[in-house]
Amino acid sequence: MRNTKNDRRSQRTRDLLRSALIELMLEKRYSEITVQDLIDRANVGRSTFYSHFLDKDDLLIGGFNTMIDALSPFNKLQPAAGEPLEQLDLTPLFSHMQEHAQLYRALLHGGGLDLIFSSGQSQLQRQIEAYLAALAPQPALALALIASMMTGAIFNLVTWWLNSANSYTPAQINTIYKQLVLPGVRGSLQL
Amino acid sequence: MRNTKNDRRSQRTRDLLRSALIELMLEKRYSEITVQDLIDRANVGRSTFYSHFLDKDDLLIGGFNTMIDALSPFNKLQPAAGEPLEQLDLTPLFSHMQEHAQLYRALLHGGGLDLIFSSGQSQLQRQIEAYLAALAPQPALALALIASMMTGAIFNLVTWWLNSANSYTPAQINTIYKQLVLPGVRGSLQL
DNA sequence: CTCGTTAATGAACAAGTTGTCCATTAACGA
DNA sequence: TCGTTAATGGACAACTTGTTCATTAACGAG
Repeated sequence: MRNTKNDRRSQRTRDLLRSALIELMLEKRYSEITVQDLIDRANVGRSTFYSHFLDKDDLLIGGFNTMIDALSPFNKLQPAAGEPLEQLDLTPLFSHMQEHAQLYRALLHGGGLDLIFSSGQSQLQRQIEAYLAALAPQPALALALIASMMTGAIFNLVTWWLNSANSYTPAQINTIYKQLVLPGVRGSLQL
Repeated sequence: MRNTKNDRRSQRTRDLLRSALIELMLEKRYSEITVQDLIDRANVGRSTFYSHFLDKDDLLIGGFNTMIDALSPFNKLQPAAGEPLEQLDLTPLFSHMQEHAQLYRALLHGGGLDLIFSSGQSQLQRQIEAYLAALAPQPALALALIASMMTGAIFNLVTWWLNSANSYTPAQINTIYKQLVLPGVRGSLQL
């Protein structure tokens, strides 16, 4: 049995195309990048591109999903019973983003976030909502709303972090996040 | 002296194209909409489109800037000296968004937010940052960061609001926003 | 190392899109 | 009323997209 995905040639092609996309997104907006640009930059045949990906969006989403998957240990987010809200630790998430800062920076610079919002952010949002549900029996506001706000704050915090001098560690970003967001959340959860 | 912009024909064409864009954004993603779609829907000649707008993005941004301009009374956001943080009132902003819910819903549904982020959000963010600067002599965190977080929260709150049953009034949304966001902000401003 | 399998290639393709140009027509408003 | 100005539509070259196919070359199981 031959494993298609493990073929060195396939991996090489995929890597070349993903790198090309990141490179190009640092140079111009995602919407302005054409398949032609990608295959030129990756030095890959046109038909090769289409045998790996459906289109440009598929390449972007696929590359991002790879990252998301790498984040699966983050599923340990769920709190123990009676655990205080302060226990929330997003450090693994921020560490992951720091490791792949190049990709996230490209996303922030080149746009293409609309596509990610539908997969990435909503997934994170669901996890946070589940976390809150486990803690709060009687929330004063809809959990979906609070989770949405918390996710948005993560997103904007990371934007600021990656665009600034980047001198903060993931643990520090985690502290800042909690300092800025948790007081309001605690009140709304009526803990 | 003839005023080009006031010519009924020009206004009619612009209105038709803007409406067509909103309609189409409720049907499919912004990136999938072509100039051809727009002029078909608006029933307008191809060359007419290009005599009014540079391209598709120009139409989107232009339409949005019109909204932003309508928001200029919001510039009274600046606080009086010594005014407490609780005085912050974003009700006019939320009212405006409710009035133009159709446009904002189209934006949320169809994507195209990347383009707006660069003009709309950054403007709001600057106003909030100036507001904070007038209040906080010794902030514990960079004001840009706090303002970014606050803007992101507004954005996500509105997303939730416009997608939900929409039963809340702008004043209620303003209250929810303050309840959720201000506690963390107050701590970080060291008031 | 061998050899059957499988990916990459590149060229060609129709169909669609983009932005521009221009002569003609018709609506506007001073 | 009449000169000005916007809309029209057709035509245009340049480019993009996604597909097909015969050919070449890299791969890896045995």
